[in-house]
Amino acid sequence: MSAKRTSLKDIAQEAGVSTALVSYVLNGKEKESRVGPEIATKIRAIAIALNYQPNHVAKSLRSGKTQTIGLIIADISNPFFANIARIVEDEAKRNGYTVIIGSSDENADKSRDLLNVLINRQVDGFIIVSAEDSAQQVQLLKEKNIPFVLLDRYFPDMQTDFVSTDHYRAAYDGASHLITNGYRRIGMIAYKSAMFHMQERIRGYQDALKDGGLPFQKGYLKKIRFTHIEQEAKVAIDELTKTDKPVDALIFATYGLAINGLIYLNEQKLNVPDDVAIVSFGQAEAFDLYYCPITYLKQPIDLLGQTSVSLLVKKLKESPDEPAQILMNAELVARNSSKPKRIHQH
Amino acid sequence: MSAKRTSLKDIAQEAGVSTALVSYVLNGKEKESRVGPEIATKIRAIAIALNYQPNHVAKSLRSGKTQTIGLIIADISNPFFANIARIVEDEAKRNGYTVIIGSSDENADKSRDLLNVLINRQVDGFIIVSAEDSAQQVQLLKEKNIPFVLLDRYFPDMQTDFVSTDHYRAAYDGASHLITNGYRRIGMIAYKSAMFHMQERIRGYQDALKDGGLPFQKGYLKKIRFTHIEQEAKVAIDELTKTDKPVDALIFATYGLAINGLIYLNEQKLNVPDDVAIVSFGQAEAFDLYYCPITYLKQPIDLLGQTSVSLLVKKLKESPDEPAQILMNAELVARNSSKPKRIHQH
DNA sequence: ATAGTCAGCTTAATCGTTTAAGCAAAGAAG
DNA sequence: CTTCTTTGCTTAAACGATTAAGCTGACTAT
Repeated sequence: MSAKRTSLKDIAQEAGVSTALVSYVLNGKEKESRVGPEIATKIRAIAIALNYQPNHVAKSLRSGKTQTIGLIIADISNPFFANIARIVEDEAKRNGYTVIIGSSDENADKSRDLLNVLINRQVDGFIIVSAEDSAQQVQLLKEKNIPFVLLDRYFPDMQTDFVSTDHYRAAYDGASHLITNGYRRIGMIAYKSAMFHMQERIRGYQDALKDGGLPFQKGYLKKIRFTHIEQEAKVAIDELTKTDKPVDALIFATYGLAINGLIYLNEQKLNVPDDVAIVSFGQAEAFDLYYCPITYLKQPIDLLGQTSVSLLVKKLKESPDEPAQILMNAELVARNSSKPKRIHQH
Repeated sequence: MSAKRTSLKDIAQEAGVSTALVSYVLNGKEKESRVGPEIATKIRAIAIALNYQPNHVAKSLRSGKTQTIGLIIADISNPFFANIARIVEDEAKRNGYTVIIGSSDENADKSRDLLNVLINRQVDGFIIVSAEDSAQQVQLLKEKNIPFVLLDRYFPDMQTDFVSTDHYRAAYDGASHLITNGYRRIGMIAYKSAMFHMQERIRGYQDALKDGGLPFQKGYLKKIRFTHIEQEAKVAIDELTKTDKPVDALIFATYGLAINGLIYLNEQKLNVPDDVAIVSFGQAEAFDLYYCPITYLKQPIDLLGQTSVSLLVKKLKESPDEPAQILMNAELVARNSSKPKRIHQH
């Protein structure tokens, strides 16, 4: 049996004083509370001798604050989110907070469950990468006055704090880059989703084409279901490549789409970039390791994570009334997968 | 301002009874506590009407149980751990537990900090992928009678619960596979580490060579520092390949080593598997996406994660005295990176 | 001498639950 | 008509911390 943890009471007993005094001393409130210097020293010594560690649960009950942040993401096993999670974890720790991570699988029901569980656990606030159809949940948080910051995705018609990449501009940059490098039949594979960030990526792609003098071809934009990536990605790529006017470049709107797509391109012996140039969202070792390193839109993950935490922490401390809305730019990292097109036969 | 959460007291007041009764009813203890059926029904109705959500913090304080598991891993942004984390998260949730994840960066000090923070947060138990030099910390947990299960790595001379891959056998299988496929100069790049799992991987490699009739060459085993992977991996590969007796196959003892190594092999225009065949530990999309899909030792991640959780949960409930020690086998997934050697000139 | 001030403590309420113990009324048993 | 049992509830302590309010004795000022 492990000896019971030492509590304020134990220290108080040992020092022959009340717990109140001990609490004052150990919280550095000796001045305001007029604690005698000798007894203060004695209390501190005993606390160290007994290896006192404050009971966080008791503190939380009393204060109503758990010093805990809930982080809701789509899936921790996706490298983008795993990286975000790591940054958030570190930054939160620096601020004295602990993080509880939950994966929503882009699913509104799971997301709701997670929020409820974490609300019952009395997390002080949330950082949320919102899932499809979760606008109402976010609205509810707002109404309940539960502090939160949206990360990476936001709802344009809702007044909330958020930290996000400028998805429109990222996609626009990606497509423009392909145009600059000589590609003319540029396709995009995206998710079938009403979420704003996905819409923005699509809009960016379309606008870049337009501004580049390329007519937008409906058939070059494929929207596939998140729940059926593997099958539908293949179909989409077949439809984009096995026609008389095949695409010469392809933008993957997410990391997951890219992985599935690239594997299928390999299977089909389609060469990157000679048959199809590639630009992708997301980022992971897989892109470096591909035989032809993949050009990608590098989101400022560190900054996104850090900013979201510091914003939330600030909100928890000061509860400012003006929501902070921060957009950051993705950086296009040009690699061989989108190098200037050369004319070739094969 | 959000209306205050409803507490037992609120329900009690509304129903005109004491909080004790409400507690009994809402915890399904009406029978044992002889609560009248009408009042029970009434209490339940009011609880629903007021949307009562129990305060988890208060419960925890009273019961001494937080229904929380601490998961200590090396780094959540490493896909192996991210996958583990996801499994653990899901499995824990099924058992009514919440998970707090902490990244130790394979660093004993950080690991100690994390443990302390989480102990103060009163987690009920730990699942730990132990870091270098953390044996003493684990010993301390044992002495303090804090329940934990070691995951993926364990200490052979310490009696603890653990769930791990049989690293020896995995490495043995990997090396044997290369021998079977005709490779004769098989190198290994491992971490310079005293950790048992790494020693076992090295031992498995050596024994397989011996049993395959190949003399173990000291120069073919490279140990590099975790803190300097990038530089030292390059040096190691140079030393293994740029000699008169270059290796014809290479085993990477971890995912991180493989990523760095493969990128460098690319840079050096060394072809897989014609110049060097590859077998690696770890697992991730990157291996599928490589121009020559990488043969890897697939650890039973799902089973590892699930078993560690159920073991811990069992321990928390029943505290059995016999530690459970479970070894699982990795599966060799053979791909082109280690296909039967063909004699060639280039 | 007497009130007032202040240093240095203690008391006790509080956060929201759980639960052992107790109490009162009604019914059963003798 | 007692006594015992059972039913249906309440009381209050406890978990470990925080903190407003109060108390005591010493010192100061008048």
